Amino acid sequence: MKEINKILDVLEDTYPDAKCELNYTTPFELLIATILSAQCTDVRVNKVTKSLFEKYNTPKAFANLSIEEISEEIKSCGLYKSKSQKIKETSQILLNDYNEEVPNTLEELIKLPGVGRKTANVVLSNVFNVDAMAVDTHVFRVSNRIGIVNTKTPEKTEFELMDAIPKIRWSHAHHLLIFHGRRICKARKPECEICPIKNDCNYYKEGNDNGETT
DNA sequence: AACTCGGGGCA
DNA sequence: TGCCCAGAGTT
Repeated sequence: MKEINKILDVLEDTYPDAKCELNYTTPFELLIATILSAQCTDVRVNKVTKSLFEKYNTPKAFANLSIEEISEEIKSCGLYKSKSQKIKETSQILLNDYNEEVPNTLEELIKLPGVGRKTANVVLSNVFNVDAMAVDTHVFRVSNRIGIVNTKTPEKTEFELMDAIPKIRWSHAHHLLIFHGRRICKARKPECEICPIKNDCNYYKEGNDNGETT
């Protein structure tokens, strides 16, 4: 068993400002922003939502927009056809069945169109203080490279990380691993030589610092 | 497990 | 020009 907590300590020193970088003021805004963040950088999501949420920021407002209108607003986030339809459908469900409130359980969230396990856990951990671990591609890749988990699916990674990390650190660990995945432990051409945790990393020890992905 | 959605930033 | 981005849904 690797000393995950020591690794997290180093990452905390490396990324003192690690946090959710999506801009939002309500649970519903975070839900929409996270749906938009699929295959899209947070910078671009924030660029879209800044003006978008000034005009619409409730389920009722989005439910009353046409898919074409939503598409036009979110086009620069990419994948806009599927995202706009899912946003409209989710908004209608929240309006009709949830009194315009975002549900606070994984089971309910994951049923919403456009909301998968990762998005649901982001909402739970960031706005409802539910103990959850969101596993995206960065968390999955970095965790497996270091060797703190060795799993085939994000869901298994989620459970292994929650088992290995104290509950109090789950939320922050998620952001630390994302920051590390974006800055240094990149999918392509990771910068292992400047990595602060390379001596604790299986990927580096095995000499895989040559641009290959795991 | 493999495939599709997708505009825009960057090399 | 080609590659890639805080995933989800379908086959």
